[in-house]
Amino acid sequence: MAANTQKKTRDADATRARILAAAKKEFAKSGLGGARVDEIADRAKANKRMIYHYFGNKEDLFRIVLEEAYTDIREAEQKLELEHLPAREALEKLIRFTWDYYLKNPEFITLVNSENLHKARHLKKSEKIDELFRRFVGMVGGLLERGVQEGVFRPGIDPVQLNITIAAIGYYYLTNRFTGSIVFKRDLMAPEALDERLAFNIETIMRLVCINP
Amino acid sequence: MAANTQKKTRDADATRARILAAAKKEFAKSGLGGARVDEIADRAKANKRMIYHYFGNKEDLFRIVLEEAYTDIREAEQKLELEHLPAREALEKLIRFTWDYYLKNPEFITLVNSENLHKARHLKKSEKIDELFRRFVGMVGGLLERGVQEGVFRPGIDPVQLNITIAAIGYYYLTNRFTGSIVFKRDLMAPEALDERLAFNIETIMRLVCINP
DNA sequence: CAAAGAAGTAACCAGTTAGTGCGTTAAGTG
DNA sequence: CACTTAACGCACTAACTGGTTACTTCTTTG
Repeated sequence: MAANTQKKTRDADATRARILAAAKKEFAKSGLGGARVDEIADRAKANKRMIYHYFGNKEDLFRIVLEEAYTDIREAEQKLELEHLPAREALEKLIRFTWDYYLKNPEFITLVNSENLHKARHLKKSEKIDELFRRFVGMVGGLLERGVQEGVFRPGIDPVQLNITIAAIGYYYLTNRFTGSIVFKRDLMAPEALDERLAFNIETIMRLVCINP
Repeated sequence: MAANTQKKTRDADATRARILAAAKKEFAKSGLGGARVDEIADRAKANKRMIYHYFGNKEDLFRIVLEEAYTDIREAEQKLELEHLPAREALEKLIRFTWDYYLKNPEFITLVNSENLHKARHLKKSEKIDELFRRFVGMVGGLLERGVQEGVFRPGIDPVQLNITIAAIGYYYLTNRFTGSIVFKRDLMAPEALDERLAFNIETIMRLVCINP
């Protein structure tokens, strides 16, 4: 039997994976400082000792969770294959993707927030991240150039600024949805509200980038 | 003597104020969960008992710090007196103000992030907030209407969406400056980078709102 | 000036938390 | 089957943390 599919009483990989999933939830819910190692162990139905066995300590566990989160979103982005679409459509697809991803993976936002509260000290130690983002920035840069050649995008737009802006208008809305709903006396998470926001975001970026928006 | 200005060995108001200032710093630095009451007491050069005497408990202290932070930014906004400017200039002034305020008061962003991590449960209990924001949303709504009448703004823009977007493009850049600087291999906090970002933000909003951007 | 009340302090407590020492049990291997 | 290796679990601890008790000192006021 090449791959063992039957449930084993002992399975290092499965335990490791359960711990990682539990850690992601707990860190996302409470932040690095607020997360409890015992809680992670309980959620993972693993013994706390195993966490230290596989991951060393709480901080290293957090770093690995974070690396995985970044890897996941970039992998999903790769699958969009924006190169095969006209620039304008590709840009809109990227905006929609970013929004949908944040919406379906709320832990991502909370993890990044937590990492920034700690001045990115875990990401600094990471070696996997560099490579990951080189490709990403390159992709958006290429998209912008292609749009200019097609005669639909304005020239001279900085891909980094555009990237940040596309992320910002979705990220901020979602990360601040709780205070926002109180402050603006509106349920920002109602389905219509979400649709409305996505439409507004597409309009914002299209007007910024396109010659004829 | 009506107002006592000389330094007293005992001064309830001064101690209260020192505790609040220290709490704001500590909460901003470490979040609600990571903040330490002992650390707040040390920073404030007050005895820990005083914190409980004046503020009840850690959560209430956080709520009051948060209320104060919101009050401060709204008060600063009021002083802009945007009503006395042409709509277009008023809008640009609002964008600049928002950016500058976040830049000069980084605790504000961190406090709001922390509150959202806790699903805004402190803000929900607050009674002072409602009034504060009614006026603010009204102001931006009025600005938009005025711009339409002046023939410079597009009609039909939702003031809440615009508000959120103006905040988002500054807030996201600054709150994620640590991971951003690594990911984009650029010092996002260099003076030129900050100027560049502000200019980009103004362009983004002007293209979104104005008829002739 | 004496009494009362408020400001301020030190020491402490009970519960919690990240991290470990050490023994047990299952899975692979010859 | 015996033996080694690695997964797993219990029970512990040293340090920490929010909150409190019991007390002292200063300021105000009748």
